[in-house]
Amino acid sequence: MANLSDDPSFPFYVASRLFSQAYREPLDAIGLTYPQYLVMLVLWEKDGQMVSQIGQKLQLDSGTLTPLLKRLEASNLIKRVRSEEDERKVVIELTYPGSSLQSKAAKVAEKADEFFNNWEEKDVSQLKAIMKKLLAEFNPS
Amino acid sequence: MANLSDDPSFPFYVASRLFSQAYREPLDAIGLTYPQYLVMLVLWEKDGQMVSQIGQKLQLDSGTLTPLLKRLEASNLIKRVRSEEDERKVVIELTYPGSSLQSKAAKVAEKADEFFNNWEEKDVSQLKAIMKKLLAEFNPS
DNA sequence: ATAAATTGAATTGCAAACAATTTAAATAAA
DNA sequence: TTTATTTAAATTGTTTGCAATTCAATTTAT
Repeated sequence: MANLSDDPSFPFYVASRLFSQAYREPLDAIGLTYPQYLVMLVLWEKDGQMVSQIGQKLQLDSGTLTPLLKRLEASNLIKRVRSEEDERKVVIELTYPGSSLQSKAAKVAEKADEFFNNWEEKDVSQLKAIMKKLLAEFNPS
Repeated sequence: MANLSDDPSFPFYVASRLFSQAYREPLDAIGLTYPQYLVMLVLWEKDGQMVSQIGQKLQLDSGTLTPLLKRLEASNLIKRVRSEEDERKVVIELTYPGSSLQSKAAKVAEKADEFFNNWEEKDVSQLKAIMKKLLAEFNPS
C-alpha cells in the first residue's frame, strides 16, 4: 500500500523546499526570490540569452519565465529586448545593477555550502554523483 | 563566483519538479494534485489527524494546508471537523470515497519506482540513506 | 507565392508555497 | 478573576509552476 515513507519523491520535495527556505534570508537581503536567483545565475554565466535558453537550463517554460522576467525587469536588473532578426525571440540582457548584483550574491548559498562542508567528502561526492545520474536519466514521460 | 552548476540546491529543485511531473498523469486520473496526494498518503496511514499534525509530517503550514484541505473536502474525499474539546483544532477525516481512493492510488509512484528498480540496489540504498541524513540534519534557520 | 506547419513568447486559469497578519480559543500569570 | 500569553487555523497578498491556449513571426511545403 502506498505510504509516505516509501514514496521515492517525497524526500526531494522536502529537500527542495528546505533549500529554498535556507536561501530566503540572504536572497531577501538582495531583493530576489529563489527562482529569480536561478535566472540571475544563468545570466551571470552568459549575458544575452533567449527566454527559451534560460528555460532549457532551468527546466522552466515561458508560462513561468515571462512573468518572472517582467518582475526582474521591473526591479531594473534585466532588460527584455525583442530580437531584430527574429521578432519572436526575446533576449534577456543584464543591466548594470543586475550585473553588479553578482558579487552581493556570493553568500546566498553559504548555509548550504557550510552544511555540506561538515559532511565527509565521500558522502558529498556520492550525493552529487547520484543526483547527476538521477537528473540525467529520469524522465517524467 | 556563484554558478548554477556549483549550486547545491539546484539538483533538488529540478528533481522535485521532475517527480511531481512524473506523478501528474496517474494523479490526474484519480483527480489529485501532487501535494493533495501527499496529504492523502498521510491520512491513509492514520485517519483523523489535526491540520497541524499533517503539516508537521509534510512540513507545510496552515497557509498551504487550509485551502488545499478545503479543495479535498469540496472533492468529497475528506471532512474537516472542528474538535469539540478544543475548538481551535480541526480534525481531518476520510470520507468513504477518500478511503476508497487508496487502492486506486497504488500505481501513482509506479514510474518512479520502476526507474529506481533499474538502478543497482547499492545506488538506491545509498541515495535513500543520504537523503535521510540530509533531511534529518539540514535546517534552514 | 500562398497555404500549412512550426516556433518563441505571452496569456489565462488554477493550485501550491509561504510570509505576515488576524481571529478565536485555551492556558498561564497577575 | 481579569489580563496576558500561547496555540491552532484561517486569511491576505505575492510569486511560482504548469497545462492549455493564443498570437505573431518564421519556415516549410505545395
